[in-house]
Amino acid sequence: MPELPEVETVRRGLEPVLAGRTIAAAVARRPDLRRPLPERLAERLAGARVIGLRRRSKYLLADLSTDETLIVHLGMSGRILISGAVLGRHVHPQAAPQTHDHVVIDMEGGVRITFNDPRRFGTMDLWPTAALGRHPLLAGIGPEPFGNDFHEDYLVARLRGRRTPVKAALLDQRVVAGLGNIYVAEALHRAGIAPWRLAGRIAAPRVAALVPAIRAVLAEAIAAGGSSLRDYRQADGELGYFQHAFRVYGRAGAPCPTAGCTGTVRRTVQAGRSSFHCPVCQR
DNA sequence: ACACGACCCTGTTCGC
DNA sequence: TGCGAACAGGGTCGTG
Repeated sequence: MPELPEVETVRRGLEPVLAGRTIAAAVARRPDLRRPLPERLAERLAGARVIGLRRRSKYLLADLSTDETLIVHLGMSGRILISGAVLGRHVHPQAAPQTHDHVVIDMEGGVRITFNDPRRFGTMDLWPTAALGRHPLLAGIGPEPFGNDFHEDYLVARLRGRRTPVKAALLDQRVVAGLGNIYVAEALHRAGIAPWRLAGRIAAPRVAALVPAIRAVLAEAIAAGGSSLRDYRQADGELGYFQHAFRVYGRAGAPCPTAGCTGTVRRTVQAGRSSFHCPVCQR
């Protein structure tokens, strides 16, 4: 599920209950997710203080006082739940482990952080903070969409000559960090570009238009608390609302929301995954 | 170098 | 109601 806005929403929910706090104990309830969990995960976490919580692309990064960083990727179905805490008006009792609760972290003071991931496409690792940029999962990732390195000239140059569909190019995390199937569809619609168009054959001004489109859709989604598809929720149990603002994703058959456009949203399949676009205003 | 399909895994939804 | 197929927000790997 989680693309950049959902991961950022999780980060914002977790930061106040983690930053500056110490891990009392941790339990890995199985040895692996998509890949093996870090060696001796529980021992390496216990007693560590969480210095801060960052996000890089779709990865959550918890910097620890042990000079290691806990790297977490939520995959398709990963969730992080907070219990044993007073959050706003809600009191969450410390949750008993459920099916697919793979890692449970208890903080000093009683807050419990649970990583739950039915499909186990998620990933977790521990890595020296000072060498984080050389972690295999992080080393090749492209610029953050809100960072200074992501701009019109960069994207035009990066897509020049590429014969892959622009949708695939934007899903490529080496090109730009954090986009997934939903937000690529939404950004392409806002920029008026059809997803099957070859990236290297789109006129430069149109490619450039993708930059503000990507930033706008991600910023709006973050402001809405992400998208709550299926049963996905924020870390504090609240729902995100951005799915109600999708213009094309999941809206096959609906009238195109572009002002003045008479088109109908279509679902197609690209590289085995659903694409949504308006054949009238996306070219 | 690049593009594509298969694969990883479980749960939910849909059509018959 | 039951059952299999299709589908789901992720990324990696091998192949051509």
